[in-house]
Amino acid sequence: MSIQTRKERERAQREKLIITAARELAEAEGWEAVTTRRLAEQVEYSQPVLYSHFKGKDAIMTAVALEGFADLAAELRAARTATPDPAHALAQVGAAYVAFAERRPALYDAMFSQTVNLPFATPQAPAALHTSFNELAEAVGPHAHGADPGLLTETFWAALHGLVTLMRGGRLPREAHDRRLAILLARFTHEPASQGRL
Amino acid sequence: MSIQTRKERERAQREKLIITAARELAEAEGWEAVTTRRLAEQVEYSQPVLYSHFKGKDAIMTAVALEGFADLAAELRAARTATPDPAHALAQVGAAYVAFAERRPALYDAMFSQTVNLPFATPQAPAALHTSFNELAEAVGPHAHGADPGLLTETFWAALHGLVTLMRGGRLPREAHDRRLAILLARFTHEPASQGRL
DNA sequence: TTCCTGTTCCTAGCAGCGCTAGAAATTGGA
DNA sequence: TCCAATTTCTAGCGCTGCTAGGAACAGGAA
Repeated sequence: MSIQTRKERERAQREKLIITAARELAEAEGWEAVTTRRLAEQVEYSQPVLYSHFKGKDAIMTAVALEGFADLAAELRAARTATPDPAHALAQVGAAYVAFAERRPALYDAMFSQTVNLPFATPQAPAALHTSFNELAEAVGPHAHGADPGLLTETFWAALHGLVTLMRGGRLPREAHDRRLAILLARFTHEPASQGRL
Repeated sequence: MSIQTRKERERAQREKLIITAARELAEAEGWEAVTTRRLAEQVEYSQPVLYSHFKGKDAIMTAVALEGFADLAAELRAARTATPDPAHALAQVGAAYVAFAERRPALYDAMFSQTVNLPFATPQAPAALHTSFNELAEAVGPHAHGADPGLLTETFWAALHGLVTLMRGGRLPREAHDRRLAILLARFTHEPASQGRL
């Protein structure tokens, strides 16, 4: 009984170790450097041990992504609650989102770019993911002006995601990023002037 | 001399054949199915022939992407010129962009998602890419209201790109796409109501 | 303490990947 | 008809994700 729990505890610990090693390796050298061999060497176990914890490399990336959602949620929350002004809050949250993506691109990819088998936008989605989305929604909500807040949040999120990914792929010049973000914020902060048939 | 030109012509023809085969294979089974072996078999040459035309697999993907830009530009142009109303034109162009991405996801990925070594947003960028961007800019321009039209176009493009990629990755529910697009269009069609300090 | 059984782990290897050296075959002119 | 230059292919390198099968190591019973 006690032995059993000890073994389970050690196993869980080792699983955390694998996830951390994968994330660190990805953040240091990119996901293409995260091979099962290198990862196994890093955690000082053989490759099959990885497969006793995860079904495959994709599952490891998914586990890394899951950790990332919690981090992102925390940073978004900090940005949002730093100011009482709704317009400023949206700007802060938008900037925080981009900053996260720029600071931890490999992690961001695992979360939002890689084809990964995670439920999004359903109750089955991981809690940390809901939290992240809700942080965005809290910031976007005050600017809904009658539009569906959830959909508005999704749209704002998509715009941020597009800015981030196109910039990282070299499709958008980096130096104009702040101005693009300002344009986006202006369009989402103020109510559409008229006849918006949504 | 004539022999030389014939050889060059045949070589160019074969290069086209490779690009077409790569695109078709990618569109049929995804880029992960486009291996140099399968591609070589498809064009009925050995692998090293591919490398006599392209530096590597990435270069082949880049060539496929280049073809795609011309297609996209044509479809955007058709959508934009189908109506004289600026608001409607923007909606048409946005819908056409999304439709292109949804109809040809593999091609779209090569153009905008894959890490590919193409100059964007500079004079050195391929002509077809400029054309595509200009089509977007033509549709966005009328709604600039003093903002920088180029940056506004980039921002609108990023939003469309975000919607498309998040939806394809299962991050956004497909059934609400039309409403999200409508929200985006409303935000970009109408002037921000006030004090937009851009 | 010694054995036994069940678990845990590693060695070794498979099929496939992008890519390339060097031999074979083909071409076109002398 | 032969030769030189070009073109093309065969074969293989080092790597990938992944796994079968045997070795090593537990922990409980005698």
